[in-house]
Amino acid sequence: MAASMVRICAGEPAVRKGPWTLEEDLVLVSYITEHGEGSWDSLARAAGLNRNGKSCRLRWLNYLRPGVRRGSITPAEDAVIRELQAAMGNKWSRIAKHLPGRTDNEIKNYWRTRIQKRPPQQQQTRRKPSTTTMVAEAVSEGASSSSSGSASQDDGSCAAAGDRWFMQLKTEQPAYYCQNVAMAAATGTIKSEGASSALASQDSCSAEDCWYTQASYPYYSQLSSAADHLGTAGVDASSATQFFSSEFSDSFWNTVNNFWETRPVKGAF
DNA sequence: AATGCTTTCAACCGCCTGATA
DNA sequence: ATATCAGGCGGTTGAAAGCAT
Repeated sequence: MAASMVRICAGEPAVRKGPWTLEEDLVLVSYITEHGEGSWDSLARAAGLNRNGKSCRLRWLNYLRPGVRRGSITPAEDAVIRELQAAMGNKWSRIAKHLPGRTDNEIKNYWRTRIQKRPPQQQQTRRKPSTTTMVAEAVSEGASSSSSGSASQDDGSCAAAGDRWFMQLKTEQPAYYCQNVAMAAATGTIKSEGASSALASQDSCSAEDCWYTQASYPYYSQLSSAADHLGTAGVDASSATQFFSSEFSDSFWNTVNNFWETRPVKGAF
């Protein structure tokens, strides 16, 4: 849907509604990183967001806030949700307090779509996740998968495919390419063998497997221009690290860290 | 391949509550 | 005591994507 605009009355500026754009996310994250949460209506105005305070609060609490954990509900979490829902009823915010990183909205959706509407044996058959969801699939699986999941199927052909994917990414999704480089540099995974090998061993092996889109990662425009720079300058660990530390602020790294902590894992679906 | 149905989930709506003047 | 307002919460909607026919 194209983001709709609601005109309050003639002569007043329209307030944006509908899906949040990357730019709006960045404005909100940057503002809150600098000034903190609270007073949402005034925050929205002060940040220059053409959104109402409730919308900003919802976006922050449910999707942008550090530590928000998305992706598949684990069996253990499922059991907790069932138990607490039986005990408390639809007190989603209270239930969410027992599931660190989960939001009331997510639990509510999970309950309605996975538990309430279906008998247990019918569950699963997931569709491809939405953009926002793919940003975050898998804290539960992520820690182990990011170190061993793809790597377990990795071999020479995968590395070669990784190289192709990586080069394709550079032209087709420059910001994501750049973010791979940035994070690899920051975490020291670019070693003498170069960025592509590091990435091939830790991530998807083909462009088809890459679900990331522009809307799914932060600082897209900055990363795009940085990708242009690195594309011409070449990439090695020290120059990439130096470049990104000089080019981006702490809030950038906070956002990127959060993104990568919850990034999707190949094979999760 | 085209079409309609189903599922998922991001986001909005409206009510409730608590703080404050 | 009460009016007002902002924030929190639960219910609902609608778009997008998968699935079935």
